[in-house]
Amino acid sequence: MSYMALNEKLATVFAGDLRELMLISYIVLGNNAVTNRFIERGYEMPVHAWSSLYAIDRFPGIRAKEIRTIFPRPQNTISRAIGLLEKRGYVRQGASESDGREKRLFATSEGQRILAEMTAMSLRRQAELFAPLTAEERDRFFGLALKIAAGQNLLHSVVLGSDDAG
Amino acid sequence: MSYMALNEKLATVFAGDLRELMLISYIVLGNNAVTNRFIERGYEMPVHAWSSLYAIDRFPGIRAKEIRTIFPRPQNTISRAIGLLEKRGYVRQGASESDGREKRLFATSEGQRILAEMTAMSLRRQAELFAPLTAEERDRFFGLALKIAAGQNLLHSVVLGSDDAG
DNA sequence: GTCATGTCGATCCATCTGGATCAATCTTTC
DNA sequence: GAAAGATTGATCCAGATGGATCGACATGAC
Repeated sequence: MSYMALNEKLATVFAGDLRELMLISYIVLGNNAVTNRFIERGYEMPVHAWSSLYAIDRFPGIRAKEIRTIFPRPQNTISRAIGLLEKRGYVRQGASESDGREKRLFATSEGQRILAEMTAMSLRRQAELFAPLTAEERDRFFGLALKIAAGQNLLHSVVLGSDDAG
Repeated sequence: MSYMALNEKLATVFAGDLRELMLISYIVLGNNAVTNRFIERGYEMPVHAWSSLYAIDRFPGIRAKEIRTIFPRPQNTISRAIGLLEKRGYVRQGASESDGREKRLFATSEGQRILAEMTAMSLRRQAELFAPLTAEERDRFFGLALKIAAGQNLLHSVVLGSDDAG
């Protein structure tokens, strides 16, 4: 095993009962600390603003509530992110024809430009993060993670008694 | 592939260039939303307080700064979490004999009691989260994730130009 | 049409977060 | 032992977060 690159206490935690939760938390907390700082400093926006821009660019005309199905964040977080993107001129909204409550969202060309920059950087970060794995291992890891994501209890725990908010 | 349980937009994102980053973000954001709400509501403490308690119980006499190597969070976050745990009587500190600046931390019996409760719940949550995988797949997933965690660039990105803060 | 109920997205507010700074302590150098 | 520099952990403060609420609009029952 590749414990040697990790410090002693960390290796102990990753050998305990909660090793899986601890390990994925470690990876994501560590990665977020690095990535969020980069985005917040370089682009002066919260990470969720860039996530929302990504979704809007990828799915032109997407509604705010649909973004939540891609990035499981509270409703007000998405609302504020969109407000910021509009204020900066990265996103414009067209009113929905069928429902006056909905906002249909589109990236502006400036929004697309800045998103392309950030996406390019994210790709390099992704490559860096997964560099310890071979291409085959990456595929395998992705497939297994996909199974977890597709599980019914990721967003709605039975054992923790969660019900949806927002 | 098990895309069918995911909605159409999500499946599209998980087929794009940034699929790996998007997928692990999705899993962890989704899981955190559920778990954090449970801990914050049930125990009225931020998640990092329970993480710190876990570390202190597991490594009696640990110093505050060492907790950061297990849970990669900013220094002040850990400091506040420990303050809360002390105020609640879950943790006591003995002064270090060798260095007057250090706090050596120990869980009280009440701290151990409440931690045992939370750990039991976390174990059930872990089982729920990984239920879509077979035992063998879980092991394989864990091994691959461990390789990622042991990579040199998880906490210190070259491409994002990160340097350590805190 | 009216009223009750449901949904979409904005806003309020208490709390959390993290970068920066601070005081206290330790180490090194002379 | 005095001064400079490093390290530990607490605190400050501006900004982010998320649960709750609100207003606007939509739907359904009568």
